[in-house]
Amino acid sequence: MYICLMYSKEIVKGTLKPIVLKLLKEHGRMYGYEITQNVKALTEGKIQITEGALYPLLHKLQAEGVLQTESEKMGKRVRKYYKLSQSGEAVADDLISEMLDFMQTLKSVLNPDYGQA
Amino acid sequence: MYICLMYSKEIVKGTLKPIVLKLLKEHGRMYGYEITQNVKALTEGKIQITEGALYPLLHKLQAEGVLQTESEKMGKRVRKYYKLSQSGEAVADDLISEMLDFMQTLKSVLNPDYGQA
DNA sequence: TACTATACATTGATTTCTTATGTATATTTG
DNA sequence: CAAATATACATAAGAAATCAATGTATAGTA
Repeated sequence: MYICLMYSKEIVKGTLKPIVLKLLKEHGRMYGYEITQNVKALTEGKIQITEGALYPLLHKLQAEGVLQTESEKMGKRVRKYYKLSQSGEAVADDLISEMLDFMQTLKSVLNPDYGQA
Repeated sequence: MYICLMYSKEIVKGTLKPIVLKLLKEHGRMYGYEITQNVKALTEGKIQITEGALYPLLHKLQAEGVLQTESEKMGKRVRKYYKLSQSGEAVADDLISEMLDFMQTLKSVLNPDYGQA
């Protein structure tokens, strides 16, 4: 089995959105930093989300109406929670399903012997 | 199960390189158009490679020494075959392994119940 | 004759992400 | 207690991958 500490950027590219939507679907609501830490823990450090990728995505999804935000004061800091909107739930379900389906197809291309077992 | 005729671009993004290297590894040598048709057939039309994505990638991989080319005259046309170089074989093996490993990880994030079964 | 398939290629625009930077508070450690 | 690390937000310049459109040319089919 292939071993690596962290996947190369080119491999991870394009998967940030489904990952974020899945986490929000599971957790109800999360803040940015929490998302980065959660993905890192879930994947044993193999996937590490950078802030420069995450925040623009969260803002974009919010602008599109997929996500809603709630700001809460934690002491002197303001923490910004994100959660799926009602329409966002459907967007998340669709994207996650499509991604899982696609991975099955891709697996069958990259590994024909076991892909459709 | 999720059904679709063709995956959205954002889903397929980032997977072209491993797909192309895998096909070349399997077939020995292929020309551009052959690659597009092969992927389409293999995936029942769900993944369709565009020429604007494929040719720049092939040229880049050739420039990097991953691929070698052989041009052959077919009647009046010149057909350009691509195949893995010796060092390209290792590049292909590594990338394909990493991609398969990554997909296992991603699956476990998107579908925790069945991902590590 | 016109349309579709084969087969190469480029180019401008878009999207996504990286790397670097900036600000500020909170906690831990030497 | 000072320094370093962790928490937590954010932006901005640039790189990279890809798309959509376009271009050229031959071959086959309706």
